[in-house]
Parts: sequence; structure tokens; C-alpha cells
Amino acid sequence: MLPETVMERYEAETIELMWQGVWERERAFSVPNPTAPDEADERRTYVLEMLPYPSGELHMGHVKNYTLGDVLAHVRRRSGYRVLRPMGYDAFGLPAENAAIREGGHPRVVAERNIAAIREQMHRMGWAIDWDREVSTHDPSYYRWTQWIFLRFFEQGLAYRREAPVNWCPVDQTVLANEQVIEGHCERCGAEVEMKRLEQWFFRITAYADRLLEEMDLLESWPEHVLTMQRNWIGRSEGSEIVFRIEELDVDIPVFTTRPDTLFGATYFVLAPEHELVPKLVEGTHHEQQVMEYARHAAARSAVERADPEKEKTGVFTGRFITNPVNDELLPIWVADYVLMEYGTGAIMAVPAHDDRDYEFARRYELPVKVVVVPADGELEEGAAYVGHSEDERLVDSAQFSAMSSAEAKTAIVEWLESRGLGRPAVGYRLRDWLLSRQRYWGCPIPILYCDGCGIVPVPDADLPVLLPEVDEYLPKGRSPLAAAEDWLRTTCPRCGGDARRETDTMDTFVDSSWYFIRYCDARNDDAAWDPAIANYWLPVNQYIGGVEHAILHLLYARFFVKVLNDMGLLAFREPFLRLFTQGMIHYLGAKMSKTKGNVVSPDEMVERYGADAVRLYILYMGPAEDDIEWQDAGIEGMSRFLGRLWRLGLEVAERGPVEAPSGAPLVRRAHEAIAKVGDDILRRFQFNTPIAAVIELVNDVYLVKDDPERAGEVRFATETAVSLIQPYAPHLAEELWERLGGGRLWKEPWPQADPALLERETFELVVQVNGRVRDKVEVPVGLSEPELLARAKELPRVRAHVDGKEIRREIVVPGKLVNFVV
RNA sequence: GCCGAAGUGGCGGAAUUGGAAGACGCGCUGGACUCAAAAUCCAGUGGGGCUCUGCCCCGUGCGGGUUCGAUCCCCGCCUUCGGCACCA
Repeated sequence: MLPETVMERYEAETIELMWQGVWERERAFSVPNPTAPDEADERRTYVLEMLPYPSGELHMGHVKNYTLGDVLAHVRRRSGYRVLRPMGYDAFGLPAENAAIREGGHPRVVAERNIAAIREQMHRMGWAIDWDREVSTHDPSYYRWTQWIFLRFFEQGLAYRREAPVNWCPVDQTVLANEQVIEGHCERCGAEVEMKRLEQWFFRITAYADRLLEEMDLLESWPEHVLTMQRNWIGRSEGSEIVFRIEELDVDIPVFTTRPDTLFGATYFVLAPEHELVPKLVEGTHHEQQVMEYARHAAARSAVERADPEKEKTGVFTGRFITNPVNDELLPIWVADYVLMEYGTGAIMAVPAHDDRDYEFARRYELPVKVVVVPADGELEEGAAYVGHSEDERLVDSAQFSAMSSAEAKTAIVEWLESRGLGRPAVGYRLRDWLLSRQRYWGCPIPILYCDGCGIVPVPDADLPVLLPEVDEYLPKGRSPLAAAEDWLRTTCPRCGGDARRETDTMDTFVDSSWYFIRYCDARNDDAAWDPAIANYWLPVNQYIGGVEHAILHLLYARFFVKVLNDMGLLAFREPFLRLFTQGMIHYLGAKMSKTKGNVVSPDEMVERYGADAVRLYILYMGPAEDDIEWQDAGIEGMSRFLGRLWRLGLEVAERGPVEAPSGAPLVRRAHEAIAKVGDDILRRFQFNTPIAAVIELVNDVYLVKDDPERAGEVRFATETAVSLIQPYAPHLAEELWERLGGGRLWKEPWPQADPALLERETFELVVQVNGRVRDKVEVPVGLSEPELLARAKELPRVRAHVDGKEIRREIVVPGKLVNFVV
């Protein structure tokens, strides 16, 4: 053994930079596309982590995300797979634009500076990425194809334009999608959102609502809670549409309800303030002024006020009455803010006895409450609506439907209405169409022209990309900054040759990230967005890894895109991501890391102090990858210490030279147990913390006997195994030690396979219980019969102490584990 | 309010199919090495008790249940976190 003073110290930075250079020179992780792609190739796999937004600095969430993917990719590749693992940048979007406005300069310059920085940091982490496939969504060679896809959607009628009440952020001066409004506030800047009516572009995602639900069956493994969140977001509910009629005005108003069984309990009728019939109802009546004032006021109210559940519902009577089609009763028509224009038909029948909201409203405005469903025991709670269901509930006061159960009545009443043309079964969705236009500069231009003669005209494919023009002012003033680029704006119509203007809105960045995983497959293709043969070879993604914050939007949008592209025959599969893993967040000092709170642990600093390997190891050792976990400064010290321990062991063992390991030696067996554990944990259980513990244990075991010359062979084998198993986590150190131990390129080395024969034990420790309590343990040979095991157990003095003098009523034997005496 | 996930030593966590609770790391304690310290190596470390080479009791948020046996399954609570929240 070398004296400690002579032992070479572990210099993480030197070793890491050296090996990063080797990987780059040897193109270690480049995976070219096959010349004859075979879609059925079982030995290929696509490991993908979510596209980073290049904010200028890598954060610990990225480190965790990409290290998870890295470990998986290494193990898969060494297990004989062709592994596609690309990287890119979600570079369009508000933050870069805001930074440019703040600091002066061009958003492109800001974005590209940030990309350069984050790329550098990614290289420094040593992630095994195929950099030949790098893409950035802001690059014309990428967004050209984003535009091309938009045009395909447009052709299919899946991209359309309409005026719509939209969420308007007064600070960012732009329209927000519903999803970007959090409790009435802008997701990005926190400002209170206002309502505005504007011409907007939408994707018709609602046309795919059912398929987004049904085709969840095609997914191999997604976290149940993510699927639940998507189901809730889509919010499919089955009910019926029922037509009410205002005789005096000759007007029919349909409503959507999930409770047609309560139709006889309707005591009033409500229209949303924005409902188009409101003005007609009150025109020329003495209610007109009051109602119109109320409607204007309610409609203009910001989402935050309207969504506040604490707020009392308000409304106003219109003076009109509408006929309940089931019994010809006249119901007063109200306009109230608790009815939403965007859901159902913007009108409801109100059944205060059986709906909480209607009940609350009826109490406030002293409207009648009529009970039509009662539980079997007839007990109804005072002062509340009966909304629940009980097994034997029955309808009352509902003409020929009385005495039916709710379920029976639902069908019967709708059938009765349908036969008279007054109703039909219908489905409602919470999901709205995807509002994709943004009145901002830094996004993908929408490739559309407006011609005075031809109207809306798509830009011909041959004219793509529609490049972002240069402008002087990025700050939007209520219209897109693109509108200021006069030369760019004016163009000629490709159909009639007349004057035309360009669309000045840009796309939501979720559009860019809804197809990037396809582009990676064929990233350098200048003739098409992708070659279908190549896309179908790699895709769908076998393992997708990312933050749970994208559980709804990004994942839903990407699924939608793939379904549409599949329908067009451009892709052969219907779901983009077969397996999804959502990682937990990293907290520090008791809170989510954030710049504003100042509790950020910088990956750069940690890499500088401990090296990339220690950071990679610790980020996965902290706990289960799906859990939120707390960063502990002392924790990374521990990992750094372990790497030092492995390093010293490796050098010592290398120094001694090769020695043959006797098969079946204890450390050889221990090494095989570690191999089995690490492989199983990563590949089957998707558990990344316990494999590290297993390797640490192996190293600890080696340390206890490493100086025994008799055991040099098994020590060497166990050390080599530890180095090989830790390679996915700490690739630099592992590579260096592997070379010093006389090996070649470890990243090309096959992943170790456990020898089942060596996992077999000759003896095992039999646990002996009396009445379910452990009383003793004894080492016994494997393969003893049950009576033999029981006999061995009964001999034990401590067992005798608890059994003697008592009657053994039962003997339980779990082969290979334990016996239990019940006395 | 509705839906979902979780609760284990001083801390992060482990226990894979109902079979030894606390692997591994951190922290702490003791020892070795050193003039000393750091680093390193070795050992101990859930709580309580006793007749202390050992043995007994308690212990996985709380209260019940099923079982020879429960961190794991069932019922009812509590707490924390996440999602949705006038969606008719």
C-alpha cells in the first residue's frame, strides 16, 4: 500500500474536464440515424427530458432532471440499446423579451447569450447527450417547421380565428391562455387579469377531448395523479341539453345540465351576463337600464373578482319568464355572474333544492326552493341543497316520473323531451380551445396574411419561414410590436397579387414545445420537418422525465399535436410519451428555491467546490426522485467523501495489479448482489437513490478486508464492480479509475450482469418467532425441509425459554425466511 | 369544498410479494494515527428498563380492525403538501 502522503489526491475538476474532452473527441454519445430505420427495432430507446427554458443559469431542478435521464441513458446504452438522448432550448418567450426590454438589446441576443451559458454548464455536468441534434425553438431552421405545422392545422380547420373575450394582462400587455391565469392573476407577473374582446387564434383541442381521455389507455406508465389532473382538466361530464322557450319573444334557449332528473325542481332560470340574448330580453322594458348596467359591470369584472369563491353571487331579474318544457311552468329569468358564458350554453335552469350554487342564490334573492328528490328515509338537511345521492332516493312531485330513482328519471325525462324535440343527451367539457396568439415580439410569427379581397390567406409553404422582422420597440402597446415593422407588414397576396398585411401576433411558446421531440429525430433535415421513417423509428419516447408542473398543459398539448399529426398520416403513433416520470422539486431552507427568496443553491458553485460527479451523485441520493426534497449542504459533503473513498481504493487496487478472483468468494458474491440490486432498482423500479447506497455498502465491505493479501482477488473484483456500477452516476471518476485499473472505455463496457449462481446462498439466517415476536436467529443451510427447520428452531435456548411448558398450537414456516410458533 | 399524494430516529431516507423496522448518508460519541489539528481509518449511536458477556418492554401521525405476524391490507380521524375550485 502506498503511504498516504504519496497517494494521489482526487482532483475532480482536472479529471472531469479531461474526460469531457475525450467524450467530445471520440463522439462518445452521438447516435446517428440508421440508414434503413426499422420501426420494430427492439434495441433502440428514446430517453427524453423536458426542454429547458434557457434563463441564463442552470438550476438544481435541471441538474436533477438531466442527471436522472443521464443515469438511465448510460445503463440502457451499456445494456446494448441505441439510445437517443438529445437536448435543445425553449428559447422564445416573455422572459427573454422582458430582459431585453429591461437591459436594452435584442431578445435574440439575450436568448443566445443564455443558451451559450446553459450549454456550457450542461457540458460541465458531463451529461451524455447527442449534441449533433441540438435545436433551439427560436432558430428559423426550427420555427420554419413550427409554422409549417400551424399551416397543416389551419388546413384541417384545427387552427381558427374568432373574436373572444380574452384574459388580458395589463402589465405584460398581452393575452393569456386560461391556463396562464392563476386565481385571476397573470402566471408570470402576478398582475390582476382583465377581460377584453379581441380577434384571436385558437387550436381546436376540444375536438380531441374524448381522444385525449380514451387514448390514455395507450400509455405504458404515467403517474396516476398526472392522468387524474388531465382528466379533471378536460372535465368531461355527461348530461343533456334541454330547450326552454320564451313564448312572447318566440325565443328558444337551450341549457346544459347533468341533472335532468331535477327538472321539475327548477324554480328560476339564469343567463350569463355576456349571453347574447340579454339585450333582446330587456329591450324597451323598464328593466332594461338596470339589467344592461349589471351585465356590463359583471362582464367587465376581472377574473379574480369573479372567481373568488368567498364572493357572494349577484344577479338581477330581467322581468321575463321562460317555460319549463316538462310542465309548462313559467320561471323568472335572471342574469347572474355565477353563470359562465364559456361553459355549456351560457344559460342554466336553476334547481335550488338540488344544487349548492342555485340554493345560495335562491336564499339571497328569496326565490322558491322546490324539492323533487328525497332520500329513502325522507330526511333532508335543513338549510342546504340535497346534492348527494343515496341508494333508495326517489323523485317526488315530478308528474309521471315521481317514484323513479334519479338514474331512471335521468333517462326517462330526456327520452320524453327528445321525443318532443325539446332535449337530447349531451356532453360538456371543462376544456376550452387553446388560445395560441400572443401580442408579443419574441415568438414564432403566425404564417397568415390578410388580403382585402381574399380574406385570411395562409402563407405558402415555399415562403416559409416567415422571419421575425427587426423592430426598435419590443414593448407592446396593446398590439403586437410586429405591427410597427411597416416593410415587413405589407406584402402581396399569393392568391390575387393584391395588397395584403401579415398577421402580427406570434405564437404561444407551448406551440414550439409541442413537437420538439419529433424534430430531434431528424434535426438537420432542411427539406421537411422530419422524415416519417426516422420519426417512426425513434418515437414514441420510451421514457419522458420532467417536472410535475407540466402535468397538464405541455403534456396535454404535445399529446394533442401527436394525435393530429397521426390523423394526417405524418406520424404512425398516437401518443408521444409512453412512460412519464415526474420528478419532485428541490427545496432549500424550507422553501422552493427561488431567486426572489434568495435561497438558491447554485450548481456552478457546487461543481466548483465538489466536482460534477459529487453533485450528480448527491442530487439523486437525496431521496426518491419523485419526491420533493430538501437540499442539505452536509449531504453533498458525504457524497464527496464517498468518491474520495472509492478513489483511494481504486488507486490502491490498481497499484497492486491484476489478481484473479476466486469464484464464490464472499466479496465476489457481495459484488454480484450489488449488480443485481443496482440494475433492478434503476431499470425496473425507477429508483435512483438506493443503488448508490448499494455501491457504498459494497465499498464499505471491501474496506474491511482490503489489506488482507489472501483476499486481493476478490477485493479487486469488488472494486472493479463498484467502479462500473457507479459509472452512470459519476462517469468521470469511474472512467479514470477504470482506465487505471487497466480497462478501456467504460462507457462502452457492457453493463454488468449478475450471475444467478452467485446470488444463491448456501445458508441463510432463519428468524425464529414466538407469537410473532422475534426471539432468535440461526444460520441454517438452504434447502432444509419444514420439519427440519422447525426442529432447528426448537433447539434454540431462547426459543425454549418462551415455548417450554406451553402448548404449541400452531407452527408457521416461511421457507427461506422464518418460522413462528404460536403458543 | 372536491380530487390526489404523503406522514418512519436528532436530520435526509431504507425496508421490492404481509415476514428481523431504521439499510445508506448526515450529525453525534469514543478510539487509532498526529507534537497538534485537519484529513483518514475503526467502533458505537430509536426510546425505556433490568438480575447488563446478556435479556425484557415500548416504538413507523392518532384510534380501531383483519392476521400466527401489519410501516405495508381495511375502517374512522388528524396534519402537511399538490391539483382543481361557481364547469350547471
